[in-house]
Amino acid sequence: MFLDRLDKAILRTLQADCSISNVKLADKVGLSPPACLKRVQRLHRERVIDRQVAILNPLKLGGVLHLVVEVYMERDQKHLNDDFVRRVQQTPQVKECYQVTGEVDFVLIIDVPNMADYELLCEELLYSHANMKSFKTLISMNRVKYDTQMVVEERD
Amino acid sequence: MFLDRLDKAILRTLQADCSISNVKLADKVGLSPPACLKRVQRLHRERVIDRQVAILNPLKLGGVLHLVVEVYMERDQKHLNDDFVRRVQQTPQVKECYQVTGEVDFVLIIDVPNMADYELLCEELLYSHANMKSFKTLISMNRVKYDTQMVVEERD
DNA sequence: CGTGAAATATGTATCGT
DNA sequence: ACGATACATATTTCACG
Repeated sequence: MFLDRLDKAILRTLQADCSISNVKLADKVGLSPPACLKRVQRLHRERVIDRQVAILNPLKLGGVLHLVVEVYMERDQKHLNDDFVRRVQQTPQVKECYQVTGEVDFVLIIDVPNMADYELLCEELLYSHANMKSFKTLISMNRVKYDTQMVVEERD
Repeated sequence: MFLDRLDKAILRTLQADCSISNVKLADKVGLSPPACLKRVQRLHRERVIDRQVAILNPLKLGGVLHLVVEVYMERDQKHLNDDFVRRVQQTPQVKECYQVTGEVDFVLIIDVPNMADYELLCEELLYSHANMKSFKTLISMNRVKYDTQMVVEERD
């Protein structure tokens, strides 16, 4: 699927703020509202725009603890790791999961209200998994940056 | 700021999908559209809702490499680390930054199109920083989960 | 918080380039 | 194939009870 200069301008704008009306967006990128709307609908249909979401401020909701967890697996067997991935995807406290190359197999980003909840989660998700060898937890009480935007380059 | 059952229902809904119209949102949480709108506006004003954004699909934009980087600092001097944080915040490829306790000082989540770009970024951001001792890079070509939602508990 | 009405925005149809 | 204009429908938003 080809994205021209206008599609990219739309994507950059909506990544920064999707609460903008189609009329304002159209004006910003230099199109009529219907022409702009057709492009936005196509970007949704083609799943270039995956979803539109509200980002909440953790500090206004009682605050959270962020955990960065490096997970080491016993054996690199696909079906065992696929099972782990499925469990990760079903666990709402796990916000992100990266399958990585090298010594470590997975990196998880986990949000919980406190350490007691994290310890419970470790039991359910990690210790109970047959193929999990070990894991290392890094604790953060301060998320200094959280940016959901991708770089959409200027040129076609 | 107090959030009641209705505010929380609104937050849960908008976190999952903020492209929904205010009319549908109002219907879903059981309010009239104006009453619902006033709450949403207040949640924005009070910065409980930080922003509304479009999440793009990296696979539809040429694909990206995700890097998890553990950064070790030389000395724990506030002004030196604050300077590092400022540079991190100004670098668009750095998507997330966690200040962590223990051996490691910061964990970065970085998105780049390829390793050559990552190496350039390391020069600019890491090697060139006076207080940076060392760093360890974990490479991921597969982000298995990416969830921006926070858990907003049911009870008041 | 709800109702009703005015102001905006979205979405469709059609035409022109 | 794509954008603009005009028009119909829907939504947002304000005033009032």
